[in-house]
Amino acid sequence: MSTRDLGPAKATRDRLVAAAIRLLEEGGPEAVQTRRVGAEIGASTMAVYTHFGGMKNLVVAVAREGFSRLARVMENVPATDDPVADMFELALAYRQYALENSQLYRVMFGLSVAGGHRLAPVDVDELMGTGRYPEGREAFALVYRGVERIIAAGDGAGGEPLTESLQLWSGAHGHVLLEFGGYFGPPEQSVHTVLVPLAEKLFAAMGHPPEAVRDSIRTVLARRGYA
Amino acid sequence: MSTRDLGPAKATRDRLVAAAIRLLEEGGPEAVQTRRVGAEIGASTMAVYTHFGGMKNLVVAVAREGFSRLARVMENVPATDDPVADMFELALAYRQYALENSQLYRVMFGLSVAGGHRLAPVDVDELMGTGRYPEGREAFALVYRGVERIIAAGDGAGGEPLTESLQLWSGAHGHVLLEFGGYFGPPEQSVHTVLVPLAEKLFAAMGHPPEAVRDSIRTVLARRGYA
DNA sequence: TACACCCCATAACGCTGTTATAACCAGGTT
DNA sequence: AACCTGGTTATAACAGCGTTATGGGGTGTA
Repeated sequence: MSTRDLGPAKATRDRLVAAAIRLLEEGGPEAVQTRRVGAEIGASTMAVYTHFGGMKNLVVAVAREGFSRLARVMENVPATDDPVADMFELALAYRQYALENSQLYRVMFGLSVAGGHRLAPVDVDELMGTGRYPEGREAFALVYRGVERIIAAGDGAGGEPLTESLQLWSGAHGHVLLEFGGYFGPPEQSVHTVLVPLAEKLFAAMGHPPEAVRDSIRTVLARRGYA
Repeated sequence: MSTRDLGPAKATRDRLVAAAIRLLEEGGPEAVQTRRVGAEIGASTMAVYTHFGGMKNLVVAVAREGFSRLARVMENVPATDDPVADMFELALAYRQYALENSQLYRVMFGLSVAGGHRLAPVDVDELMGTGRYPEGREAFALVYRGVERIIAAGDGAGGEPLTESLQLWSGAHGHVLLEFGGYFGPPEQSVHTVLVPLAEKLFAAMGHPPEAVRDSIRTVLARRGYA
């Protein structure tokens, strides 16, 4: 194949991924179908097979794009001289991304079957572990670096960045999943009842006085318009 | 209908639910099919429709049974004079149930499509909110009561039981989902890196000295054989 | 002009949930 | 005993799904 083929072929793949994500968010995972994804770019089912070899790899590509977009959103959170406030901004951005792209978020974490397929642990390893797709690691690295900054600015009793990051991730992940699953009842409320107090505990354990942490979080909440 | 009909009819429904759960755990959500569930009890697809009106309600019944079993597992955790240790036992039991019934757990929380259907928010409200199915509320009540006991035994600065319970639930939920999704890498490890430190922070915030909390948790870990 | 190769539309296969139809079978009525 | 009645069920069909075999249509190369 000539080098020019990489261009148009990649463009078609990107259009397929974009179409799949569009269908996913608008019609749920059951709307992601070979016929509809193909029709969305003016083609037939074969487009999915020639470019991805089947729905399975398209779903993986969708997850990669989802993590890539998440990383881009998190990168846009600026670093100030208050790393605690920065990290809570990051948590709010994470939650907002998850809520505004809840179907995509589910696919990213292997919790949704789209087109008859879901992200398998082996695909997760490609994204988060030792694999060749960097998107998931990039997103997590932003959390990790934020935690590093908090610990570095703390009193020295802040613990290990990796385990603290994983705890934060677990809490946020559980929170958003229960929230948009309807397990908390009406939404928005749960930011104050769950995310804020959880973040306070975690940030304080990274070596900062509880009152200072509370102030930093309160500032962010006010800035972002959370009553 | 005569009153005797409630017996055999209910028995058939229970057998269908049991068959669906068996297929679910053994073959994943895609193995829960009208033809297979019917064949499992020696009947045809119509059994699902006469007794549940379709796959949708069977999935709801599966989720109810899942929460009912979870509540039974959690009830078997005895109450001692150390409510902090009791609650960590509860957390370990919750995690163990989730891992040993990971497919069922996903269905319970609306994260898995079985037989073309998944638990919708309206079904969640029936289980966890204002609805007529008590199974989900029963399971959560066991967490809530455990938190109440911890706060009552604490120094009085323990916070509000409901919000503390929701934080605990979020952390545990996120932890088990990331764990059996493969996002933590090798399992077992994450009990020490995530669940234990998260529980320490949460229990301490319920009004207990960090050292006492750590001791209680260490005792439980030793008792349960976590290296 | 001729060849080679990728891309894709068409049509089919096997599978799914669902449903219309008709048979069956127990209990109550005549 | 004969007959109806309502719930349960097997059978067969339908529309839809992911997938695949086939063959036609472009484009670049010789």
